[in-house]
Amino acid sequence: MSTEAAAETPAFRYTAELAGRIEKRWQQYWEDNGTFHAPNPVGPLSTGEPVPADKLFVQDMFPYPSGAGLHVGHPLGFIGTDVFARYHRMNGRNVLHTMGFDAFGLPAEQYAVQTGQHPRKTTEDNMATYLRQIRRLGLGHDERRRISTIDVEYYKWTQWIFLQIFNSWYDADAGKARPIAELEAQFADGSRPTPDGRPWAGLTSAEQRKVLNEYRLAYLSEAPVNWCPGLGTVLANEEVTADGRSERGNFPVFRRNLRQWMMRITAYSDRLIDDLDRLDWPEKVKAMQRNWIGRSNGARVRFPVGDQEIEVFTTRPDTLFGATYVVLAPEHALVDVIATAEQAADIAAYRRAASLKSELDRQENKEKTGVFTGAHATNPATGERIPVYIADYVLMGYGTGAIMAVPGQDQRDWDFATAYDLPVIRTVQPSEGFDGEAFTGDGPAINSGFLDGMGVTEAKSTMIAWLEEKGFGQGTVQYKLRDWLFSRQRYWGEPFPIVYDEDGTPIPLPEEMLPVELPEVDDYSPRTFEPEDANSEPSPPLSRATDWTEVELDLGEGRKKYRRDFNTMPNWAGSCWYQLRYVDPTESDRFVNAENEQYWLGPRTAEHGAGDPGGVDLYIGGVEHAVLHLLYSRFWQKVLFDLGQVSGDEPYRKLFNQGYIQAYAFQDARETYVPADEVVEENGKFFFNGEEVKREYGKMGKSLKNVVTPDEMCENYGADTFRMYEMSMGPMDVSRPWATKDVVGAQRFLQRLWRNLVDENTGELRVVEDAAPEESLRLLHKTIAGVHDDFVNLRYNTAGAKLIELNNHVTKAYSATGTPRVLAEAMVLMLAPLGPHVAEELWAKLGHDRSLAHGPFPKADEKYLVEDSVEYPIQVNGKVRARITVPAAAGQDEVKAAALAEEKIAELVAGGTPRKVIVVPGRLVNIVL
RNA sequence: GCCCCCGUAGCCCAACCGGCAGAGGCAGCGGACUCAAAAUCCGUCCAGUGUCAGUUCGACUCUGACCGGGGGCACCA
Repeated sequence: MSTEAAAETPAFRYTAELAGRIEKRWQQYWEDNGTFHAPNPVGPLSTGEPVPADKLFVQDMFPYPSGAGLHVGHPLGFIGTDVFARYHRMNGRNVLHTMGFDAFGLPAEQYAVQTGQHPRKTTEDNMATYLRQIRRLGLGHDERRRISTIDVEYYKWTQWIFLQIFNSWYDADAGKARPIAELEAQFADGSRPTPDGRPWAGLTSAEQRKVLNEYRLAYLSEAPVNWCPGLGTVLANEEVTADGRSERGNFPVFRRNLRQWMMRITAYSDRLIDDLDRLDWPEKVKAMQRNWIGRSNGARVRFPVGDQEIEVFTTRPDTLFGATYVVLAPEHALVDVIATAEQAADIAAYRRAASLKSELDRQENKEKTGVFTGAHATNPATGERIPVYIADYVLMGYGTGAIMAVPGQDQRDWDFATAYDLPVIRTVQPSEGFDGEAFTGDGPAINSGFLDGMGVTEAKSTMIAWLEEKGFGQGTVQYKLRDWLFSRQRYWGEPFPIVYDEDGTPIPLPEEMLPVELPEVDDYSPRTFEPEDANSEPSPPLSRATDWTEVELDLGEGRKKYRRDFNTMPNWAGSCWYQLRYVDPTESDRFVNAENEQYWLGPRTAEHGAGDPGGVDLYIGGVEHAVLHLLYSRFWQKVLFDLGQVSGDEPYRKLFNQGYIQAYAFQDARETYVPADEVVEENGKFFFNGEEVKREYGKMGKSLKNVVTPDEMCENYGADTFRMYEMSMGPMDVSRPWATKDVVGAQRFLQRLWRNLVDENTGELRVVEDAAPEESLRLLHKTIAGVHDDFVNLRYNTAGAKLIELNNHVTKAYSATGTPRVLAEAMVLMLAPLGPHVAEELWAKLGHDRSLAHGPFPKADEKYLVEDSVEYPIQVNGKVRARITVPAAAGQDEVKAAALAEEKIAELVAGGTPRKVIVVPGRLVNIVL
């Protein structure tokens, strides 16, 4: 661009450069005036004045401040929440919207390992970059409420919540968590017997501790865990992929017995499932949680084996008469007890082979294998002796680790029975023409004694009643959900507020000893191993900080030596409760002040109905957290609720999953990615430097050479244009491809709107005080009504389209004369949630000396929404043949008469009588001949 | 293999409870301005809704089957 050409651009045209100046100025104004400060009812963030009853808490999923910075996909949700927040703020609600950082985590630690730079330094640098980038977008955050999980003041309370959980047990009778002291009281007064029957007072304090530890919601377990040598840490089930690898880094994961912290999330299985019904969440996410918790109803049945018993779990107790053998998981404890000597060698070999198989092998190879134990069990229904096998298609970790095999009704059992030549007895009559193997459908029971003729449902309940009466078993509910593995062998996480005495008994630190700060160390890395080295032992970095791990404390027994916990909490801990801290980030006596918590997060039955669980009013984020974060967070909230610490039992009332912005990437002949912005399209083919390249569609990423950053968009178009474009690409929940060339459409719109209000050459206002004609007012009020509806329902794309439509009308009607003020002001206000900076600028130019952030927002006037006449299309046999205009007040008969009187229609009907005439009021007329 | 979501113009997307397929944007085309080009402005072309059936006076919308794309689960008894 030559300097001459630049000089021709009118001085007051809304260019990227002018937009940039306006944006910086308003960002400064908002900051200086605390425009987005949301007052709390009480405490340091209250103004002393009463707060409006009408509040709104909008939250984005906690970002992790990665070193790569943002690409244009990241802010989609952030802008979405901002538009929503701004719209509601303008409509008079007290809106809490802020953003902090989920700042503990692996990348900073890995970077620290490579460079020796402290993870805190890396993380803080990244946060600074991140804040600069989001500030440039004009997000209306209450900056006083920014928090970061690595702040000592924050993780002090994360540790405090851990102690709350540790100091609780789940009272199944009451259906809720209670303080462990209440359990201790029950033991002490004898209302609950101790495990071995001795009086409580007769136990040593170490023994008492051991007993209580069995009940705690946070407990140490020696159970098999997911050990990932490649990462040097253990992982939660949720962090392991279906093919037995780590979600992060894709390393193999092995089952190992290790002493680790667990959270008793399984105690909440039913509530976590049932309360989903009270949440305004996408069905998809609810389904994923239900599936993950995996509740199934069935029965436990005991099969006698000599003087022993094998207990199995089945969802099909109705098929008991068809159980022709029993299978134990290879690891099952009874195997050694019941197996005969002759089989011992085969069993040992099979078990060895099974233990060497990775999860992946087990899944890939679905051929059924197993070994006979030599033992026989008795089928309690038939009294028959049936063989007992071990086989690795039965998993130790689910149910009782043992099954009754009913090959007639279960395909897996059928496969095994076929391979080992075991008998098959059908107990459900297959449907007519069934030619499959196992029949899993419904049908009348056969070969089943007293069940014969019953359908599956009736047979199930009848069998359960019979089992319970005879003492062979009982109905039960089984879950897939397991307890949450809660420790990691990492440096960059929250230390546990726990020390161990000389016996290795965990002892909680008292509240006044919090926070337990992370020590400085020389080496941030856990020892990692060959990814395949299943026998390696975790060696956390904190174990080497000996002057920290070994402490002398007075915990009520005088000064004694204790050892700290070497582990840190998983990344999820900090994000389990951050909505509570956003509410009261500066409260120092409590994790959140109760009154503030109730105001922002408490249930509001008047507004949301009787079952309202409370929680954040709108929570936006990606669907990738459907099971991990969202399940953990709900669990913590419920524990805190049970303990009376918070007023609502769900953290997020309404959840919305935004779609992803995706992008095209291009590979040349050597499958190397080439810079996407230098690829040109010709006749549907793509070329880079004249060479044809292959196009693929997917993520945006550095290695794919297709990253577009919000910074360059703001630089080239301005933040308002960028926001406008992102919001108009489609509905919030749909993924779509990024197209930089389309951004100019949003820019043109803002430019036109600006030009309708401001003289591009002089900068003077081009607004007239004349009244607007009725036609314009009708369109205006229709737009206002539509835009309200769109903003409330997160349909920003259609809200934007309506504003463009109105602006196009204004351009056409008033570009010669100047825009009537009533139109100009309404347009600016309606634009404000989407393009806040330019709207503020225009609002000020229109003579207002206060920011429009708190309104007003235009209200639609009903009288312009009702039309006095309506145009009806007239269909004949479903095809539009003519149009008539009738008064809006016309009744159906009048419309019908007018339609039949219409010239073309009269011709088509031609004297005959229509079979039927359908008049849809306000819509159309259809004449059926 | 099972479950869920989505297929509308060259592209991104509208169409509310079954009622005129098009609101908006990009690209294209024509024009205005310009010595010319860019920018800007004005105008305009373009699909019958993935396919096949069904229900209906009427289907993008409801039902069934199939095709294509995306996601979740996957030896959970």
